Amino acid sequence: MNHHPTPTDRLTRPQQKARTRQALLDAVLLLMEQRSLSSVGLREITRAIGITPTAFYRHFPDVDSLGIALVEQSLHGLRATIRTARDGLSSSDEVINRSIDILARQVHEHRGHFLFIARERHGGVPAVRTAIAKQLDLFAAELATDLAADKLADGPRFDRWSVTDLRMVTNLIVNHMVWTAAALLDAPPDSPEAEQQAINTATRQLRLIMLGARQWPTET
Amino acid sequence: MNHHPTPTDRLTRPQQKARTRQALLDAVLLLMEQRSLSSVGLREITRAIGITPTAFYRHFPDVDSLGIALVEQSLHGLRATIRTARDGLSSSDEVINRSIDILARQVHEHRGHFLFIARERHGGVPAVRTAIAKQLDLFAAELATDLAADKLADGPRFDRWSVTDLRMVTNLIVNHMVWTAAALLDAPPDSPEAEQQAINTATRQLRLIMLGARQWPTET
DNA sequence: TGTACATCAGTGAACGCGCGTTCACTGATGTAC
DNA sequence: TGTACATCAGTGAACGCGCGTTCACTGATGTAC
Repeated sequence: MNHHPTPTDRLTRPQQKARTRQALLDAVLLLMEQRSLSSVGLREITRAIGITPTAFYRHFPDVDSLGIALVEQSLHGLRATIRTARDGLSSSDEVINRSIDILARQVHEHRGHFLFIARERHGGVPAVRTAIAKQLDLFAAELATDLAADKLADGPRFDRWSVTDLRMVTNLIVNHMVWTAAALLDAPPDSPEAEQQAINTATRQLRLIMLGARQWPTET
Repeated sequence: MNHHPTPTDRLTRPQQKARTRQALLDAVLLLMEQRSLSSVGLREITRAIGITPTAFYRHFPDVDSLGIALVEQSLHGLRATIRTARDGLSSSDEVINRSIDILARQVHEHRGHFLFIARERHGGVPAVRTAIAKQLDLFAAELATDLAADKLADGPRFDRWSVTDLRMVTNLIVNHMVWTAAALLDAPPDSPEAEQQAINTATRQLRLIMLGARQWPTET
């Protein structure tokens, strides 16, 4: 952007490019607060961050590609956060309560990311949908590994489960997670009661699922 | 449309209007096969059924309103079908298997409707989202009534459950249903194996939920 | 039954607008010597 | 360190296009008498 060098913009060219790219990604999340990706225009995005429409093509061939990059950024980051947050819990109830609690916290902290995932999971263009499905599948796979490894005091003995049964239940849990995030996003931001009720329902649902898992007939 | 009367178009004016209106609704479902409602244009819709763009306004003030009418039509019809299909089953396993089976059948028969619901449930404009949420809530309420009334041979004793617990579990079941429908829609139409696997997973998940419900501590 | 008038679903021209994409360009940053 | 050249993120004008909406209209259907 046309400055002469000053102390504040001592950025190398790759740094500057990465910064603009990130600004594009952030701008789209903001613009999607009320609408879906396909209704956000290229010109609208560049206008939001103050570059010309043509500059967009230096970063992405089209808006859909930007969407795919956004999936990666949203869910990859999220997976790391949630994974580390699962550590050090020892009872089944503890895990359930903490999981929902962490989810609610994450939804507040990364509202834009969750809105994006909920919107585009089934609503978006095929390429974006596929990218999200893939990341959610990785989530479920990671969760399966963790469940099989952990030995909680009073929970289901997942270490004895078959792989397919494990995937069946982690798929259910991940779907429930996404749905819960969507419910939290739907709750009016100014009403903590509505949110608390969503959390309460989700917690009991997850507990019911775990109760079912404990009864699930294991093979071998 | 500018004919002189012939045996085939002896329709009264209200009949003709209703027919065009329905053609609009059907056309949108077709156009949404690959895209979301907000990316379908008014001109595109009217072009699809061979009327001028201006004629659209005789039926709806804008495309969003058409979307709301579509929610009503999709889910209201569906509720009736599914409700009657639940009758006359006496064991818990039977209900589970039949429910998923009916769902798969409905997804095939009304693919467009399900695509629409899955797309717009979280992806659409607020008015459409709210309309869908309302209908799904009615689904859950109806299911709660049915569960409390039925006394299945080997299932949970839902007649002893509190209202809030019933709603908690029917909400979970309805969400699972919607998710399952979306999974069925995602399966490639030419591969029965993929679909069969989705059905298989969904059935086991629902069975696990019922297993959890049987263990759920009832109050009173 | 026949006539005169009202209704209103659908027409077609016209509008201003913002869109995505092309192209040749600029000028600061980066590199080779 | 200084100079000459290459790179390439961002510019700005221009394009053709399809969009949603307005308006006055047409002519078959419906109604009143």
